[in-house]
Amino acid sequence: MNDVRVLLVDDHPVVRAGLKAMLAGFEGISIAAEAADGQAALKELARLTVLGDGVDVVLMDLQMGAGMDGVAATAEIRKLAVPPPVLILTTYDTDADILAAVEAGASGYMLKDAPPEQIRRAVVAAAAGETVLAPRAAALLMNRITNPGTSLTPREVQLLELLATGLSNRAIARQTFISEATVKTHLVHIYGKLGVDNRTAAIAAATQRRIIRPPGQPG
Amino acid sequence: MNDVRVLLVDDHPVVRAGLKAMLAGFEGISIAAEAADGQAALKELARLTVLGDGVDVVLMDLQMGAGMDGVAATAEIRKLAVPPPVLILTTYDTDADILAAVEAGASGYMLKDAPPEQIRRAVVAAAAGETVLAPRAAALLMNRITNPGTSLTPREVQLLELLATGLSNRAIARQTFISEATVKTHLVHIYGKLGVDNRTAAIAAATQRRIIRPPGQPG
DNA sequence: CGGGGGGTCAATCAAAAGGTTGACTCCGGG
DNA sequence: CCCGGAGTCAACCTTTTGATTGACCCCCCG
Repeated sequence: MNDVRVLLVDDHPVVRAGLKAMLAGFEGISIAAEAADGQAALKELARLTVLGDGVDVVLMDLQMGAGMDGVAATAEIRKLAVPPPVLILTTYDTDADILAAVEAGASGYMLKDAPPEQIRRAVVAAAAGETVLAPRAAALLMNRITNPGTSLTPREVQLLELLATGLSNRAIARQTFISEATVKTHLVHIYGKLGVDNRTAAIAAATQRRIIRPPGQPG
Repeated sequence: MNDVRVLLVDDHPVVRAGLKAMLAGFEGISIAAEAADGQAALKELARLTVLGDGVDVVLMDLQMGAGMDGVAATAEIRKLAVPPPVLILTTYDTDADILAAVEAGASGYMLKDAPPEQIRRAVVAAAAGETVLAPRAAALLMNRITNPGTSLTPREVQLLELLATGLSNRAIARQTFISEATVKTHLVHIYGKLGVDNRTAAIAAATQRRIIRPPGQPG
């Protein structure tokens, strides 16, 4: 049986080195290539495809300072003729991140602070076409199926994130290319689901429930 | 000349492995020990001191999920009889992070996305007692000196905290036993000092600068 | 003792946010 | 094929928030 060939995508050299060292130490896994951002990842995939060296799984960070971020890169990869599975390996497990990743077509969501053996299993499973989710990610997705009425839709989470950055309704409207009226509608829905009646309380509630990251935390 | 002996402190196994692999690859640097959080770091320092094996520099992450965080750990290390230099190696270069680190007594501030050679130089320099700062960190500190910023009064911080919990002006007034008018006055002052013009932006700004804790986060 | 900063309050106006109702589209599942 | 949820938008009205101005008190510091 051949090794699982991994493409590492992370903007931090330190993290790439860590994953490389860690994964290369396992039987049955080898590093096909590395990339520091989304564009580079797509280039690497193209290059390896031409060479005939397939990639069995892409290990992708969500937060990347410059260039195309993890969500965009995942979406792009999914558009390829034969897209490899994308396993998200990131630092945060907020609803916002998880939903964005799943929407973009990721086939797994793991946290960087997971023990090495767990990461190894996730990589192998993802390469085999399985879906692997961190406990919190799994719980979130389950919950959305069992009670769809009470949980926020991706759109609502998106607006909530913008809300938390301190934008006015008008600013949110401009940024999302919808009308201010629609923003208000969404906010009313959000308030109802969170059980609050103003924007600051919504931010507090959403932060507490880890639906969004605390305001001002980088993404 | 002996190797520079490094204590790694980071809660992510992946990052520790990366730093270990990277630094161990350089001449003149060796890894004395690792720790996953502040408490563990202090224990390692104590243990190594007893053994007579000094630590020349502590390489510390600021963001650590559980246990004592990087700032607190740095402050604790500075209280030791012969504190080793603490070089902060972290992901973000926000004002709040940099200032907190410097105030805690860090002797350097580097970013994880720095190229390996730069990290190597920083480690060696810090071990030699020098101060090493990432460009943005240096710029920020310079700016602080030339431009002594208007800081919030304790009262203003208190109101900001209540604001962040989602209370309305009236509710804040009731809770602090002052009139709604006074609450408004304070908020106007706060907005001016933070450079914002509404409450959600104030929460975002204050959270980012670590003036207040993220909503719903215990002290 | 005089000035200034911090804290308190009021009145007023303008702007933003909140709540309600109703309506239209699109899409997926029974 | 119809229903319902998600998303979009508008009109309308109420409440809250933001901005400005001016005032009073207290206390510390020069």
